[in-house]
Amino acid sequence: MAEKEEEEQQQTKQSLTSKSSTGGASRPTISLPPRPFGEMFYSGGVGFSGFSPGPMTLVSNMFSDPDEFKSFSQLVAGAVASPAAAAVVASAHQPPVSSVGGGGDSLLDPRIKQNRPTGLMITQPPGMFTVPAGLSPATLLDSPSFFGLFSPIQGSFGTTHQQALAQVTAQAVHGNNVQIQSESSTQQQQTSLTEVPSFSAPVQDQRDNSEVTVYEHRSQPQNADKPADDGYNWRKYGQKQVKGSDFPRSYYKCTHGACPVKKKVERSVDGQVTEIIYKGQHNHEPPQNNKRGRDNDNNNNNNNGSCNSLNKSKRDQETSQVTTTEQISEASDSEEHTKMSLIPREG
DNA sequence: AGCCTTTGACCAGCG
DNA sequence: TCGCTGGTCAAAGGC
Repeated sequence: MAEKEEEEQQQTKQSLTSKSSTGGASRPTISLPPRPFGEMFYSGGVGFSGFSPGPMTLVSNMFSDPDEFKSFSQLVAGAVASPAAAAVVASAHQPPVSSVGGGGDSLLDPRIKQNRPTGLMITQPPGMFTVPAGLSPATLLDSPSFFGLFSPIQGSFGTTHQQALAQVTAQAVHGNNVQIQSESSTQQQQTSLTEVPSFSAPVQDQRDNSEVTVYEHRSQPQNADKPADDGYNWRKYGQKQVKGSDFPRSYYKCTHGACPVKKKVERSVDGQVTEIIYKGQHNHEPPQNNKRGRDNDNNNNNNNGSCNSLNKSKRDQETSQVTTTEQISEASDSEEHTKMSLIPREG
């Protein structure tokens, strides 16, 4: 049994994430979200309300060669089969994720774990769509369709976000996988995702009520203690070794007064952030400046952060990895978790 | 001095 | 009802 576990662990490590090991061979079932995931994700429909084409259409648009993959399943399979394939996965349906109590097991889709394609990956089990090989993240990000998906963001961040995405993309191309996953607990709708690398400005405007889970994967052991900068200050209040994961999970709370937001961060032995899950919505604006010198400095473990766009961007560049989180608050009354992960490509 | 991290223990939910 | 697991608490120590 020990041996087996070791093997599993190794596999897990290689895939960077290990949550559930089910359905390794089964083909993913694609269920499209009732709404464009972008819209769901950035609720408020800020820019998405005008988004008419369905997810499939979007996907279709993304793939110049539809013949290669005729269905989502095939798309997934294709992406999976091709190590070099970049995959963007978005799930439309997902089991409710209990905010804090145990929903973490299914955060990552086993498919992703097993295959770790080397590209941009956005996941949302169980449904998902992928960008097959041949389509680089850069292409994807560059694609009007892609931005169309996330137009809300663009609307808010404009080129800044685009640039950020480009940056992430570039990084992804260099050897990192970007995986984004979102999940919603109360509403069964799945929000989808976008990787939002370094935001110059927190995207919290219209999304204040959703729970967000952000996944992060870094290929470099940068600040092991600093999971990500999302513009808020966090205080670690616990750490645990969760079952099914080789990595310890840290629990953070937003240090802002009555802010109920919490986040869970999983890190690999290398100190790489493998997963960041946000829960709750900030009821305050992100601190513009770090009030704590420490934060800037070494940062303590939290992302206390300086969400200063400049600082952040700079730091991202310096660290060579990106990631950030963002607050998504849309579906207001519903608890929504969104996870975003940047999975480094094994090198 | 204040805040944060660490870490073991406790509690609650679930099968 | 019991055991397991995840989440939270709280004391101690550090920066």
